[in-house]
Amino acid sequence: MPSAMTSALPNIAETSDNGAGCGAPPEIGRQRKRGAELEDAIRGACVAELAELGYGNLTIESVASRAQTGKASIYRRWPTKQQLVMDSVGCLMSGPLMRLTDLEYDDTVTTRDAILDLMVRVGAVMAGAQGDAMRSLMGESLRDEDFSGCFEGDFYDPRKQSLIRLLERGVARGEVRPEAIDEVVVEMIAGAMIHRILIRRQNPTKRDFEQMLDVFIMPAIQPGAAENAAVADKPAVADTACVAEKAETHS
Amino acid sequence: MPSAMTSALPNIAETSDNGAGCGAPPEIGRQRKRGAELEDAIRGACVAELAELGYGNLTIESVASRAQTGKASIYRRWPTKQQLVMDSVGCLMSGPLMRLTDLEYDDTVTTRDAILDLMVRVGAVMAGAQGDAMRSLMGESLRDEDFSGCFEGDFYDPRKQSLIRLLERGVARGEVRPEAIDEVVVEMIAGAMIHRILIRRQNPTKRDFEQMLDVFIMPAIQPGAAENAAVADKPAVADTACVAEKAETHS
DNA sequence: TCCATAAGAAACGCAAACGTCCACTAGAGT
DNA sequence: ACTCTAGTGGACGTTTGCGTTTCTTATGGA
Repeated sequence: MPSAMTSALPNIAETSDNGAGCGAPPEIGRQRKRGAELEDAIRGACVAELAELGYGNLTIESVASRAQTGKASIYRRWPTKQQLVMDSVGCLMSGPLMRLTDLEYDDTVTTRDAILDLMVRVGAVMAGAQGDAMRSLMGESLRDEDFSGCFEGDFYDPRKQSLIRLLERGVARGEVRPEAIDEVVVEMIAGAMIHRILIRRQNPTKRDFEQMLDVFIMPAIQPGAAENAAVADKPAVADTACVAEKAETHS
Repeated sequence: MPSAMTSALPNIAETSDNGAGCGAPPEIGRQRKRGAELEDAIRGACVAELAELGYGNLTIESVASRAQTGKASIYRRWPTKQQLVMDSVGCLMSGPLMRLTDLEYDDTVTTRDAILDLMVRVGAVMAGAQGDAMRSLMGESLRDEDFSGCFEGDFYDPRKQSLIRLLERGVARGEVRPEAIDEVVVEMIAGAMIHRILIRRQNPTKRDFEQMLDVFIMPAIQPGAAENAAVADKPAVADTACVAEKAETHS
């Protein structure tokens, strides 16, 4: 399990984890779940309720009902709704999404194809109920430090590191210019995906990812793009004050 | 007011509307607001509560208290919380954000600078409390058709049209290749902004916008980018099925 | 088989918010 | 000044969900 996955481009179905919980399916023949099995069921129910109802409409009662358990069993383990939700979503991030940080590719795979593969895999996870659950927390994460820490530290940063690693690999292979090891590359890639999902409410196809990558990203990061390199040396315009600061000055 | 604003690059402070409501400030010396003045105060309070508390925690009582009015006055005009919120946010979109669709630039302004100006202006609005209010509806809009219609039709589409117009202008000036009149350009630009604000919880600076534009966007859309043009002709790979469909097949 | 305890169902008291109603008053118009 | 009515503050009955408690029972381990 901790061994890295080395591959050309593996069949994408292998990495699509369908269980909402973190563990085994329920035992057959028993009326009650206990211990870890119950916790898994509760977390799975929580994620499902999040996906369907959003954070604001999720209640401990609805989670308990869905998990076919009592509220007291939930309160015995998680003192607040927020902690239940954070733990449940944390299992997502340490489960199906975390596996996507372990991908490695053999020498036959170009950097472009490796980045594309990662995009497609992350997109597949985000397209499902698990992605719905995470999206439902987006508003909360803007107002609550615990949630926002979860989003940035547990979700964004590992994905960022994966992509940075691919860029570094690309530099070593001569496919990426060294200055392209920059967070803004990650943001351009992730941003378009997020935008498609959140604002357009569509799931990007692989063809979409290819277009984004081949039209905008690869030309910008590949070696020898003379115009691009010159851009980094552009002198700062005098009017470079932070826009938000200006807007708030006038509030 | 309906006249288009023709400008070089006007002072950005002019387009920063600080009032959360849609009309005049409250009259001095009166104990009670009536009519349109009261409605403006209610809408402003609603937007402020949205920004601070989010949709889920917003109550009619809290809006009434903040607007210094009674619940009955709110219910006389808006039958549900959702309708109050949609109306209040709708005033945002027909106010400060809608003005950003009317910008025109004289011949001295390059397409790059016009796009940059638009990005900076939209970014300034999104950086404030009004942006907070809209962001708080993001989760709801994924689950509710009325909200999502609001987001896409009233927020996204006008912004898209503005950018498409700038691209068309660029084509006429020979600064943009004709195939770049494509929604994905809008998505790349808007996506990076959204990502910075939502996931990173930072407000993009003008310098950020310049980098996104000059490193990724302009090189991809300007004429004569031979690699870029060739990309559009890339044959579809056999494995082009929609990723989300595959993921759900395995659910 | 026995025992300890976690789990489930139901009930409970409480708080908050909803949506409505009522009596009084401020404000606009004549 | 008078009249009409929109607006305000408070009260009201209801609903919902929270967090807790209690009693019974299923389950795992010895």
